Amino acid sequence: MKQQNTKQKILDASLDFFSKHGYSGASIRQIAREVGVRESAIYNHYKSKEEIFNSILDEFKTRTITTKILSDDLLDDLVNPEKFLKHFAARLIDHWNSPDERKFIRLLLMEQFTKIGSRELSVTEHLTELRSICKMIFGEMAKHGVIKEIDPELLAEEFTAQLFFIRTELLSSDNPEKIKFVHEKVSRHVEFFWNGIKA
Amino acid sequence: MKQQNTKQKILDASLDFFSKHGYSGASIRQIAREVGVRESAIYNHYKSKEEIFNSILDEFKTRTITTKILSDDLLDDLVNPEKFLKHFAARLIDHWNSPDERKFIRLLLMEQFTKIGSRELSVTEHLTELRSICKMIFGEMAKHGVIKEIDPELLAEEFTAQLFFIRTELLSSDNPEKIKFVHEKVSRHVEFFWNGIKA
DNA sequence: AGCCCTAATGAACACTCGTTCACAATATAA
DNA sequence: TTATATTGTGAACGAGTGTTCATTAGGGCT
Repeated sequence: MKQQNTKQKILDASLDFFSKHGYSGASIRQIAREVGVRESAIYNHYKSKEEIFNSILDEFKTRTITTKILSDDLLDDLVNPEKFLKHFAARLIDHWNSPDERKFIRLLLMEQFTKIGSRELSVTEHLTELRSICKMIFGEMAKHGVIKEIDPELLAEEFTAQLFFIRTELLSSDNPEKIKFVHEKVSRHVEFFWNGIKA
Repeated sequence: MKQQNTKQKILDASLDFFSKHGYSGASIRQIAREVGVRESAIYNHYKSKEEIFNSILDEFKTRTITTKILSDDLLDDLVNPEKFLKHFAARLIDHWNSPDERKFIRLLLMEQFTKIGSRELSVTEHLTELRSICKMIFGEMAKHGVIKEIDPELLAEEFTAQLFFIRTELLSSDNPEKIKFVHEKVSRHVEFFWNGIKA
């Protein structure tokens, strides 16, 4: 019958159900129904429910945000650091607002403490790349003397924690108005943050 | 046989299992075994699993932090605002580090998006009281001219978001060394925050 | 003493769960 | 076209799920 299609459909449907009901709350039969197949067919592609879960984790672990967030046109804004930070944050929020990212972060928040998730899921680890990007940015800003002399690592943590917190507010509803509200909040955060660190 | 004891034991055991495996991952039989009773006895005290869950929510909803955090001896520190904020934050972290609070916030993070939790569980709502306390504090500080003129509500959000984020790092392990590490992190956060807002 | 009421029991209910298996249908390669 | 490997089906498995119920045990009351 159909081929590679089904395997990806299983992954998509699983991420959807896992993020809605949690790992143990989602069932193979629900997933199979969503894919349009009997539950036994699932096991032609994955040998267990846990393997599906781990495959989702693997997929998101290899994803990178740097190329998506730090495009050339954005780096041009570096001459105006506040404007740069605002664009940077806005782009990050938009990225986090994509359906897959929303589902994954829900899964991350839900399963990070359970037996199945605690081996590989951690918010801190998930933010590692973002933090190192920010650390680099603030390091450069400090080098050019546009901000006060503050440990770039601390700056990165302060900057990203608030963004991540705002992000969780995005997750509660699918209301499209919400994203405007979130962007305004992010904008205020960047302004406050910038006023606290500018030289 | 025994009386009121069992009802509270059910609540305690349920919070423990819910916070470890999630609502759907925890079973009535596990809970009953932990309490030391057969599963059918549970239904003499609660009419369903969902009612146990709601009872837990009710208990934590009526809890108040103001009296625990804002004691008189702490308010004496208000003459030194930075010192006050450090003590305030440290006391908050200690409160959040208590076993019950740790379990509840895990439950909150896990179930906030599921069908069972989405009706009553929200991080934002859970932080409402803390935010209003902070808003009041920063409002007073602004009135006395010890900090810059910034919207107290924004200050409250910026201050608490980082604390809440640090809190989640507390949840991952029961390592008692962790709490020292967290306190150092909180201390640095308060210093950074204070330097950004002081007049 | 007897009575009531709460609480605990153990068996059973009707499901749902993840997973397996023999088998059939299809797509691909020869 | 035939052979083969892949992907699907339907039924079944043992175990676990939340919940109900008739029955029993025990403490507090008159």
